[in-house]
Amino acid sequence: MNQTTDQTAEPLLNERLATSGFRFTPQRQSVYAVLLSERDHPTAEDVFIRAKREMPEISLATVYNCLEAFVKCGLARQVTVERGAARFCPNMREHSHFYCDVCVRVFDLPLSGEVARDLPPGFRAVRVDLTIHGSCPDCESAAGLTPAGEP
Amino acid sequence: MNQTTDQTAEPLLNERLATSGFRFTPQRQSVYAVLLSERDHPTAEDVFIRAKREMPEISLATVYNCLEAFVKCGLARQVTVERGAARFCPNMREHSHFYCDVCVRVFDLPLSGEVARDLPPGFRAVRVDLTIHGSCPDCESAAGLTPAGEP
DNA sequence: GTGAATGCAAAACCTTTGCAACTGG
DNA sequence: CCAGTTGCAAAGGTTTTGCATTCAC
Repeated sequence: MNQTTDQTAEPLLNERLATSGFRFTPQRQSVYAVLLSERDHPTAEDVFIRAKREMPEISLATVYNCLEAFVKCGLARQVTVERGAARFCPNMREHSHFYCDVCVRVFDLPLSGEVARDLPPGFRAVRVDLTIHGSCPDCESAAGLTPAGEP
Repeated sequence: MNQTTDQTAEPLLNERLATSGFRFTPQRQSVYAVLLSERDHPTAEDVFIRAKREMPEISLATVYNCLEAFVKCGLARQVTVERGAARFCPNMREHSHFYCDVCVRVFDLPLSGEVARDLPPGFRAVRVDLTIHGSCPDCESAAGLTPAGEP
């Protein structure tokens, strides 16, 4: 549901890697394509499984390597919404995350960075990590429809 | 620097555990005392090392058990400011965290929960996890004093 | 007395690392 | 060519689990 981002981001891969001293490899192209195709904040293992569909010989270590390279050159973010496996997201705009405790999905929220404005004196903010936990619209309405049991 | 919290929280341990179906044990008292004494957001292993000073026979598994019990009965929070070990904090007031990338310390910030007000329709917020990364006053002033090398 | 908690060790889980072979620029 | 990358396997750090013993209530 955000095709413009796909189209602007995809061509960047090659040059963005190059300007950061990384090489462009088929594995990195595959992993990045996976990140862009399903923007559901996959874990490294999720990416691994999906990338293997197109490139069966790819290894998990390479997926970690690729994801690390993307984070370092500004093509992806590592997101920590829960303990356990890290998740990755190719949305580089300033945003926050909503974690649905019910369906365990992660949503991007367009929240502004005004949060860091009222810091105590002396602190300098570089990055804001904001995750809101709760229930998403799907799970909220599902909960409302089924008060006790099925009809 | 916050003695009132210590004094109000300590007596709660016994009854708070009981009302949640947990038992009061010497280990839980030790672990909780450790949490209250140094409020520097220790990891489970930090707590383990400190608790062993007073109770040498305590085990790491028990420390994890105690911390889990505290989180479940509302005596402590598990804080994830970085990947790696979880940190624990006995401050149950609504607050956020500041993670200093330089000295790797964690500070409590009195930030309000207004962040969750402008959620898209349908989302219901239950908890807000906010961590601001940057440099703390100590590290900011230290950086300013030493432009290149020592005099 | 009984279920919960402890301590120990082993396992599980996620991630990083070592290294030989390979390859992109 | 050659530093960066790959794939594999092994190791690393954190957390959980199994189980016999002990303990709080």
